[in-house]
Amino acid sequence: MALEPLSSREKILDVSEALFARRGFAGVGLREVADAAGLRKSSLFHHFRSKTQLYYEVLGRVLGRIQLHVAPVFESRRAALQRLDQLVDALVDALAEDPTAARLLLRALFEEDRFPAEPGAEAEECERRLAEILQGIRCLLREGVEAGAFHRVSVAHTIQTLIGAIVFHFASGEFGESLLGRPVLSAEAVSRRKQELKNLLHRGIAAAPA
Amino acid sequence: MALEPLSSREKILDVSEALFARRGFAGVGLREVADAAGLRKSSLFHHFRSKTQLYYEVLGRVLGRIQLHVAPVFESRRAALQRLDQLVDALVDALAEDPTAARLLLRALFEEDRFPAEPGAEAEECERRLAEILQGIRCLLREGVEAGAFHRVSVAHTIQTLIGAIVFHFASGEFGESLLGRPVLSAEAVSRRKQELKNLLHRGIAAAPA
DNA sequence: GTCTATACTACGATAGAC
DNA sequence: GTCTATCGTAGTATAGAC
Repeated sequence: MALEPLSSREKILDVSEALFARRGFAGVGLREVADAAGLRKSSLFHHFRSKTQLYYEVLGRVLGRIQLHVAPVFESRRAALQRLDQLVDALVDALAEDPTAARLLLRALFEEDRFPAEPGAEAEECERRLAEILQGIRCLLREGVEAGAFHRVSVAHTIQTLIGAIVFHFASGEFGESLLGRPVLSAEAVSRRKQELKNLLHRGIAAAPA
Repeated sequence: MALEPLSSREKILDVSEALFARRGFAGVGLREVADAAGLRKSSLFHHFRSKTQLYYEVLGRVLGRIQLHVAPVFESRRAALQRLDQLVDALVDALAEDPTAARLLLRALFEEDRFPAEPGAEAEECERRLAEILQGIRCLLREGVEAGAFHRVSVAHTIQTLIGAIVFHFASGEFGESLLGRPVLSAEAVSRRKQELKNLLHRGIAAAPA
């Protein structure tokens, strides 16, 4: 699939995603986006109302891909600890498959009053997708705690720890690479990350040793 | 101390720190810095060569404060697990005392090819300070593993997890607040964070229960 | 040490030809 | 759907009066 040439719209989204991930909303100029997409600046406005709308479409696309990965976990009927393992695998896979996703997501989670608030449907869509993902994680953890499968951890703090440990790691680029001695997105580093996280969680939050 | 009015230089550093933390390097204009400092734009250049140098001086100051907090931990002769607790307390205290530190630090850790590379002594000073902090953490973890006090975790991955779990949490602002139901920098949230982290680490990486 | 004034570039966005 | 041309603003940085 996708052998046919990309539409301009898709091309713009692709190059914007890479640029926004690297430099953030304010750090990217539409001139740069246009150059990378092989268009003129003004042509961008035929496809997107504004830079802000472009940003939210990019972010929404990334969140949608992450949803695709985690949705099966939230529908799973297995035991809490196994679902937590599935969640780690799904999140890591989602971020490892798309090199820009982690950075974009990290920015979305900790940056605020980002830019001229232009409400729009795209921003709300992002909020909705993010809220759905969080709600799934929250339920999973709460059920584990209430079933006695997990220690009585704070669900909110555990979510923060998971996000920090997963999203930051894969967003850390050169820094992470210099720590690990290999690119964070290399196959060995990705599978090692999963294992380290699952080990930590099994010992750290599972009430009974797995 | 510090009852006398701030020098212009200090005032600029203070307001820049707040602005860079919130919006990042590219998101802040010198006009905004000047207004907040009560000066004209061009006066900033009397104190700092360039925007880039200003940024690195701000970052260096933040890293220096963090070093002050963690230095005693690295000199401590106590057992590895106790030193890990000390480290968590020190990092959390450092980030909780300065509301802008976590965001500035998180940006420094995951953003790259930030802006026109202007080497300068200030950027090197930042690199040096960061490397010293990391080296201290690395030694602490390695000693714990080698002494058998910790499980055989990957030191590099554990550092990533610690950074993610601590720095991201305190950088998460409104997002974290909406999860926790209270500001991440509120006294209860800060002490709860320490406790949750130490619980996780005691169960998750300490080889023998404390 | 702060100011006014200015140079030059880039920004996001629009109008209208093709 | 892409282009050229342009608008108005703001960006970093410098020169030189006070």
